[in-house]
Amino acid sequence: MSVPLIDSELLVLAQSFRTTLRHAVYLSRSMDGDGELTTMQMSTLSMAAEEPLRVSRIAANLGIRVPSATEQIIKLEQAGLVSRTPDPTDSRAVLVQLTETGRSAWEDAGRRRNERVAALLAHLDDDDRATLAAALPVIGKLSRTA
Amino acid sequence: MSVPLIDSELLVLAQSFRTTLRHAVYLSRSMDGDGELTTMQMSTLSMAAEEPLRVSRIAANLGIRVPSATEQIIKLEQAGLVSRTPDPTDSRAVLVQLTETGRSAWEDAGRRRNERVAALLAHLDDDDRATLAAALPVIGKLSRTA
DNA sequence: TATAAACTGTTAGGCTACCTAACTATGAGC
DNA sequence: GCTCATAGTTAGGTAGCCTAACAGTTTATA
Repeated sequence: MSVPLIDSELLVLAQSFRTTLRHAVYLSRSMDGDGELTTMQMSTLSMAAEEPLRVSRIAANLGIRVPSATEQIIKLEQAGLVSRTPDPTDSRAVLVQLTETGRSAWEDAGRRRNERVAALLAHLDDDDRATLAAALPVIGKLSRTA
Repeated sequence: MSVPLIDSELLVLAQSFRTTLRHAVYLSRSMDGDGELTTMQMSTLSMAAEEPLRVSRIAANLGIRVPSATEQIIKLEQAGLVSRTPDPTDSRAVLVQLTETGRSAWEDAGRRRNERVAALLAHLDDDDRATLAAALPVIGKLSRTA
């Protein structure tokens, strides 16, 4: 990095990236639609799918505050998709865990969403798909940086 | 299309793409932050920046309903960033247009956002940046399909 | 040309997801 | 044992979206 300020090529890329981010948000919203689980709910469930997780961890991962996460989690609990139990090692903390119902609802919804997205991707040619596939980890890297 | 069902490679890509979409939404939200113009407001302004635009066109472009667009536009008008005038060729319609204030506010905010995003992109190496740059139009294509 | 139908936008009312501030209960350090 | 920090919930508020109902304008039709 020999350049002291932000170089203009980077600014041009930033501009396009911003536009694309907007498209992505649009796409993401258009996936939600029906009476299904929302994207946020899906994310929450997928986190809790691997291992019991604290509310604060879930909030951090979703990029929201703890009270907002509590709210969402309570709804998922009322729907019977997750359980909340006190952490045995620290009874202030609460462990959120998928129920059986939650796991299958999550898997089903994931499958349906994948099919819808796949149908979209089917419109691309092979080159475009390869280009896209290559870029996904890069965007992941960026979101970890931010 | 000789394939009758959705092939499994496509499903795998769909899965990664969904994850990345979530990251993108996260990134997009993290850009908004302060007391600045929101992403949606920026989009609205950038549409109206080119030529006076009808409320219904703006709503369609943003992927929201007309009443929601009206709401946003009225706020922008109250902030002095856009003007609303009846369309001379059809007095049911309303043309939304940037004011001088609106244009400079939009340009300033755009610059600041570009700088922030550029700072993020500066963390990537050249290969990653090239990969990302190549993929942006593909995502644009997808959002037009959806 | 009068009348019905279609269209553009606003208003009204409601829902959801987020926020901050204040609180409860537990844990950790001196 | 008392204080301070930490994990989560509760309470109250805001912003952005929605549908339904409405007013005004244009277009089609009899």
